[in-house]
Amino acid sequence: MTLPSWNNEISSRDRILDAAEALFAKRGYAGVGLREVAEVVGLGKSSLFHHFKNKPQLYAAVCGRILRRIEESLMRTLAAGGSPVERLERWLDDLVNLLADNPSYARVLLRSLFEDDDLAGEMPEEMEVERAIASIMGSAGALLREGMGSGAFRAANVPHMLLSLVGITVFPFASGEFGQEILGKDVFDPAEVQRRKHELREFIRFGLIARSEA
Amino acid sequence: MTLPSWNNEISSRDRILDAAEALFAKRGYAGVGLREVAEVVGLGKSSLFHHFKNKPQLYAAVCGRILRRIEESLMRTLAAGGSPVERLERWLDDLVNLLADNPSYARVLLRSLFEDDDLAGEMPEEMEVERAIASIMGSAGALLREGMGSGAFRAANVPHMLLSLVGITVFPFASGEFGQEILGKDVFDPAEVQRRKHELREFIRFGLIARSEA
DNA sequence: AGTCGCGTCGACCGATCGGTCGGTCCAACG
DNA sequence: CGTTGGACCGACCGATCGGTCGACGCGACT
Repeated sequence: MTLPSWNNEISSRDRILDAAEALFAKRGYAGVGLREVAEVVGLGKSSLFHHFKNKPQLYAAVCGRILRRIEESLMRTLAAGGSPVERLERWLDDLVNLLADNPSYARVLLRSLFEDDDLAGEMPEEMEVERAIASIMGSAGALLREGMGSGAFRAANVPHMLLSLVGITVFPFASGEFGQEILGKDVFDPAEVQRRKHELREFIRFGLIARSEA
Repeated sequence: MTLPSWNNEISSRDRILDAAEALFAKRGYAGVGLREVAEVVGLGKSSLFHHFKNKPQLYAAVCGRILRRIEESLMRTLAAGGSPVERLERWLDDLVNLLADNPSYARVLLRSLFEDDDLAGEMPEEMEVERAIASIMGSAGALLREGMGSGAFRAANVPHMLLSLVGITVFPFASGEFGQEILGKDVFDPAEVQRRKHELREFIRFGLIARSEA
């Protein structure tokens, strides 16, 4: 097989995934040509087809890699234990860190949610994507239900709360120039990321409306 | 000019905008060909260029029409007066109604935010889009600041709160099959829309963490 | 030495892309 | 009546799309 583990070089496959991830984030699935991906990587276009059988599978591989990393990170974080509130806040902090450290993630994630119909065929890569999504959302939903059962969380509709949490955490890091114009600073600026984490926690703790001391 | 107001027919221009809006929502800017737009409308592709000089301008017109409608609706809603809390909740209710009644809106809106670089040239249509966005977000920001000043809202970072509100209101209606899978029902199902409005209001009122009676 | 297979490549394919061009039809206007 | 101008069309353009093909360089193994 000749796959020495003491090999510093990054495999062509990973370099293709890196380039495709950045491009898909910037211009979306249909907006990216394989020629451009190959050119960024420094390969001929034909070489891409040696590592991925076609464009949909490359796209699925990009999405799958992101979701797998998020899933792995969240599983590790959740396994650390603690009260539901602690775990939820750690969950969100962890997710924000991941999105902030990898500026492509939020956009690729949201964009992939918008591509309903396409990506036909039950390819293994495609199934992996759906499995990871189900795993992540399942864990989050279970955490919400546990916290509501124990009285730690306000009683709310779990599915709608899940949608709210995804929107509130993922969207800002996908908003690009829009977010930059609103914040006055880059969304990925470390100080702004820190503030985002704080504001997110406060929002979840207190909402927006001031507490009337009744 | 021959533009009789007693004309029932919908102008070709509007029918083109309708078709393009639905297609852009489904497959994004790069994923839609002008041939397909023309075919849906029932015109020859050449005719599209009679109403819009090129593809970017058609896209800008689609986005501009949506933003103008949202802006108009929000202005009307905000002008009705009331306390900051009342105006904010009416603002969000109104926005949800608009997004729920026009399933293309949320997706076109979010997708357009993701297209940073493209759409070059300072065309009038392009400027209209940015003006409407600035107007909407400006009004919302002013409302937040007013409410915080009067103590009706918790003191929070206004720009981050704006991003949170956009994410929490717009994203669910753009989430498509993802949202459907989580909710178990169509996101645009009237009952689900009603529930969304309720959960949104509760989230903003109380956050998620239960109140400890301290 | 031979050869096997992985990774890479350039040339090429049919299809489709956004956009142009010249022309037709027809109602409005003088 | 003739003319004008808006709406529309088919044919066509060069460029690019995703994808295929056959070949070549080159380690690894026998």
